[in-house]
Amino acid sequence: MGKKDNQEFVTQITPRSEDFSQWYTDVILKTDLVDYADVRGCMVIKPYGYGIWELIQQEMDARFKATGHKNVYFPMLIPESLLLKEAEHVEGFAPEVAWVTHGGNEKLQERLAIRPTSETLFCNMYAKWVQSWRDLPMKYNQWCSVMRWEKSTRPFLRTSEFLWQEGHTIHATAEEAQEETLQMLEVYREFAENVLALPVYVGQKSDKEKFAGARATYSMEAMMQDGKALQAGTTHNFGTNFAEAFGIQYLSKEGQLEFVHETSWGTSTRMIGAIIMTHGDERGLRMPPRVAPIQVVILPIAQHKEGVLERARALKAELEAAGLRVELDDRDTYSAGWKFNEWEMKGVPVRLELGPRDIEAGVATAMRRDTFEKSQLALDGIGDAVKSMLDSIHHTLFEQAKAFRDAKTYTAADMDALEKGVQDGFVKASWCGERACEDAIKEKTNASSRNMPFDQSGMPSDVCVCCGKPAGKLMYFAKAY
RNA sequence: CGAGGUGUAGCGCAGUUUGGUAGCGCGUUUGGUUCGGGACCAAAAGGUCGCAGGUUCGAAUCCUGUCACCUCGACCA
Repeated sequence: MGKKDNQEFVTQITPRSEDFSQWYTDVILKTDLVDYADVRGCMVIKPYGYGIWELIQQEMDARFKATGHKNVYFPMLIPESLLLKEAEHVEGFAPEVAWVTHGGNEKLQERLAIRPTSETLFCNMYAKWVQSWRDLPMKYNQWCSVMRWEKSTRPFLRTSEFLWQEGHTIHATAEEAQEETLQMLEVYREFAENVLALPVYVGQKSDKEKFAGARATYSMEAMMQDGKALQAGTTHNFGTNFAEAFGIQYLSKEGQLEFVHETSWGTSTRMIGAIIMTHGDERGLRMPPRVAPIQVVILPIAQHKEGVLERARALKAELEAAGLRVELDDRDTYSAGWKFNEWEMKGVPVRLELGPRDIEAGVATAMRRDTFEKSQLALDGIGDAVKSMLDSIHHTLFEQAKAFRDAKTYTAADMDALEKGVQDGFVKASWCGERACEDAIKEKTNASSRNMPFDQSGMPSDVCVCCGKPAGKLMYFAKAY
C-alpha cells in the first residue's frame, strides 16, 4: 500500500502559486461543486456545491427574519415598459438584459425582460400596496435566480444566470432607509466573518461604481489569494429615486402625500467562489465548518474486520444526534489512502479514522483539514470534542485569511506607491479623485491624474475596496474581479 | 467586441515541423491477491483526430472557412 507519495496527488490540481485561475477551475470541477452547462454562460451546481448554498440560505434567512424581513416571490419576466420607468436604472442594465420576444409562435406586442434584478417589479407592487404611513415599512426579501448577459463568465464568480437573494424595503423617512441600508450591510459583514470565515472590508462605492439608480451603494469586499478584491455583497439606498418614477406615495400622519424611501440589498452564489478562493490550498478546498455540507467524514479502517463498520455506524448516529453533518465513507472499492485524499480535496473540515486499534483504545483518530494536525479523541463524549474542533477550524481559517489580507494591504502616500501596491493586493490611501483611482488600478495613469494631491487628513475606519468613495476620505484600492 | 492560446478515448496529453495502419498515462470493465496515506498482477473495452470544404494515390498532419472553450483587456454580483 501507499507506494505513491502525496506529491503525485497534489500535481493533479494545478498549483495555486503557478496559475491561480487554473487552480480555481481545477478545484471546482474536481471536487464536484459544479459542471459546465451546455448553455451559454451558465453552470450546473452539483449536489455538493448546492449543499453549501442551502446552508448559506439557512443562515442568512435566519438573520433576515431576525431583522424583521419576510420572504416573497415575484415573476421572472418584467414587461419592458416597467423596466424603462427609472432612466438611470435602464441605462445601467440595458446592455445585459435578455429578452423574451415570442410566446409560442406569436411575437409579443411588448417584449419581456428576464429579470436582471427586481427593483422595478417590487416598485410596481409597492405602489399598489402602500396607502398610509401605517403600511410602512415594508421589508421583503426574495430568493431567486436572475439573468445578466455577461460578456465573459466564470463559475460562481460570474455566470449569466445566478442564484441570489434580493431584499427590497420601503420606509417613511430617509433616516430609516439609511439605517436599513447600513443595518443590512452589517448583517452581511457579520455573516461573512462568522459563518464563512471571510474577513471583509465594508464601505461605500464611488459614484461611478454605484448601482444603477441608487443614491448610495455600499459593499463588502474580500481579498482572494491572488490579491484581487471580490465583492461579496452589496446594499443600496435609493432615496426616493424609484418612488418618484413609480409613484410610490403614502399619506403621512400630517395628511401630506409623501414619497417612500427605498433600499435594496443582495448576495449571491458568488460567495461560494469567495470561500474557495479565500480558503483553498494546494490540496483543494477547505470548507468553513459552518457551511460545510459535510462537517465530519468517518473513515472506517479495515472495515471488513468484525465490528468496525458497526462501531462506525454507531459513531455516525451519535454525531448526528449531536447536530453535526456527518458522512460515513464505507465504500469498499477505494483504499483508505485514496479516500483520505478525496475528502481532503473536497475540504471536509474533520476526518475521523476508526480502525480496530482505535476501537481497542476507545478513541477515534481525528485529522483537521486546516492544519493537518492529527489527534486522538475519546469516543466517550466525542460530539463535544468535534464541535470545539470545528469552532477552532473556523477561527483558524478566519485568522489565516485576515493575516494574509493584512500582509498584502499597503499604505500609499503617492500615486507611484498606489500603482505598485495594487499589483499585489489592497492599497490604503486617501481619496484622490475617481479618475486617478481608476487609472492607477488599470495602469493607465496619465500626467493630469498623477498630479492630483493625496489628502492625508481624516482617516475614518469605514472605508471601501476597489475604487470606492468612502464616507470620509480614506479608502482601499485593489484590482477587482 | 479587441489581443493571444487550445481543440486527438471519460480525464490529461504525445503525434502536426518533414502527409503513409490512431498512440501514451490515468480512469473504466472482468478475475485474483490486498486493505492505518491515492495497492498489485493478468486480461479486455473504448477515438467519424471540434465542424465543413479543398489539395493528394493517401490528411490528425498541408490550404481555406467556421464553431467552441481558455487567458488577458473592456463590462459586471
